[in-house]
Amino acid sequence: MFNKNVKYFTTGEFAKICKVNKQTLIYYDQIGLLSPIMKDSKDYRYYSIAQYEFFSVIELLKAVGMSLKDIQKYMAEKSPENFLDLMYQQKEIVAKKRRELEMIESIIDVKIDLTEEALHLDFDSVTIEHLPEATLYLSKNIEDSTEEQFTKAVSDFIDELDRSQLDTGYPIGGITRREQILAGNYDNYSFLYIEQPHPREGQPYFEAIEGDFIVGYHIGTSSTLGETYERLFKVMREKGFALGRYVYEEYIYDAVIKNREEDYVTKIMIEIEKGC
Amino acid sequence: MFNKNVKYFTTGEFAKICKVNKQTLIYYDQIGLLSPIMKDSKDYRYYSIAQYEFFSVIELLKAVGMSLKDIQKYMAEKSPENFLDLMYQQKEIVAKKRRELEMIESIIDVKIDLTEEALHLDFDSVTIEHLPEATLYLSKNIEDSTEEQFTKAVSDFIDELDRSQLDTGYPIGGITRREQILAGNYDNYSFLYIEQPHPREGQPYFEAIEGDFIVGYHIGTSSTLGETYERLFKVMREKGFALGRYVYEEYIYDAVIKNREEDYVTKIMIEIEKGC
DNA sequence: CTAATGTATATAGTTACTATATAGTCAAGG
DNA sequence: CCTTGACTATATAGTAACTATATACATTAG
Repeated sequence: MFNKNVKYFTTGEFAKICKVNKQTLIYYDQIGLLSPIMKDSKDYRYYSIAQYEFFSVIELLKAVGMSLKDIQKYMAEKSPENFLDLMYQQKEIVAKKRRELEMIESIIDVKIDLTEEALHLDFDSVTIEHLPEATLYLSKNIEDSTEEQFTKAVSDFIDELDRSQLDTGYPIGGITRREQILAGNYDNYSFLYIEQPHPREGQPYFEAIEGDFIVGYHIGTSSTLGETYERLFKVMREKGFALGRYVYEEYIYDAVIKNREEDYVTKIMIEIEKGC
Repeated sequence: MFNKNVKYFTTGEFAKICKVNKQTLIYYDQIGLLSPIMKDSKDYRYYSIAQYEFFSVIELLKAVGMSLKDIQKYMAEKSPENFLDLMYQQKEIVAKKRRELEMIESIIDVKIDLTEEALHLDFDSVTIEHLPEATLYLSKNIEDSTEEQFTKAVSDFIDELDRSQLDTGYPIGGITRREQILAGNYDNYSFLYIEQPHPREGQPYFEAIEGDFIVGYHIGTSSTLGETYERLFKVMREKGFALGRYVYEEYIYDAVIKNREEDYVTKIMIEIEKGC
């Protein structure tokens, strides 16, 4: 609708309309992506307002992540059919990106909730809590695995979280079986887990937990984990509870939030059997 | 939960877990963003599985658009409070990006619809159509404006579309008043417009149109626009219709889809008054 | 024991700008 | 007419975040 194509814009004026750096237009001219409609004897560039539409499509395609080269390639063989193809392709790509951002948004929300909660925690406290039903995604069984096997299992688990979009922002935790705990083996996990607040149908390896727990916190590296367990067991015995089937461990503060390993905080949830 | 921190990964192994190029890890080491937990006498790098958590937060922050420098700055002064602040900031940024992508998605949908429609059009046809109510966002009045003023108005209009997120993907059209058309001035627009399929409350300059139109198409530059108008007027007279208040023009194919100006297609909608 | 594969460093290339240095151009005021 | 300030141009270098390549040394599998 720009028949009044008479007035030309200098590079600076056109840059202002397009809201980009003047150098960017010169660069686009150099690579042949968008050249001014006219150059005068002094090599001054002159753009027409009609070229703005062209520019704004470049911006659109850039915004969906196309490289200038690919944009240029399309521009070289323009046709309604090619444009339509391009738009259908980009529609999918943009939808995928949007879904990724939505996932990131929910991960951020989880991180905020967890950190807010952590800030109000008393890490010296030992409490008895009834934990509501929660769905966990479990790794395969890793009890008594060699370092090699453990490492492999962890990296497989991480791969699976990636592949199946199961990274919810919750920390990765470890589940230890009652028998290992009784034997004093606090680092012989049976499973790794990650909480799934919105579990999806058809996924295997999900398990719903619910029950009574002694909840306490361990500050520092795993070398002193035994002392913390002793502290928790003492409370358990005092209250007359027996050790349940599993113990759950997860980081509250880790390398992401604390610089020194001695400041890491681990949450320990010991399943208990009341009054028996 | 990675107490079994015994097995170390070489750069290549760790790169596979992180799903990045080995060189990227070397680069992160060089800039001090993520250095291996250990280097041996041969300067071989060794990473622990615990460093993956660190890496994955870097990935998250990168995904929301943070620069490595800013990530590094945060990592230098880690604390629960700083982490929380960061997450709150990023939450907003990500939400904004998501909304931008949603806008792009709807623009792409509009472009697809318009192009699909255009592919099935017969540009030689002249039809009489009742156009349903549609909301248009109008520029300020630009009738009888100088080139200078016209240019300014166009760039103001574009600015406003940007600022108020009114770019719906529909083409920018021009509205010409009946009197100008009768005088043979086909390029003296009174307003520019852009269709708003989902108009928002509280925006000024919106106008709902609805009525009977003669719809035809002009192929080529504006220099031959007169001939096309004559063709349309002939049909109008034959059918015994009178020229209504306004004529609407918009591009069907422009520089975005066609290379040569002679292939551009303009849709012309002439408002008519039936049987009077 | 060799070949293949792995590691390291150093350096150059990539994309899409962005900044800077130098020189020429233009319009307004004195 | 001249100067001043704001513009234009080109050429070159810098930037971020990798990525690729060349060269040399190390490890491992057959």
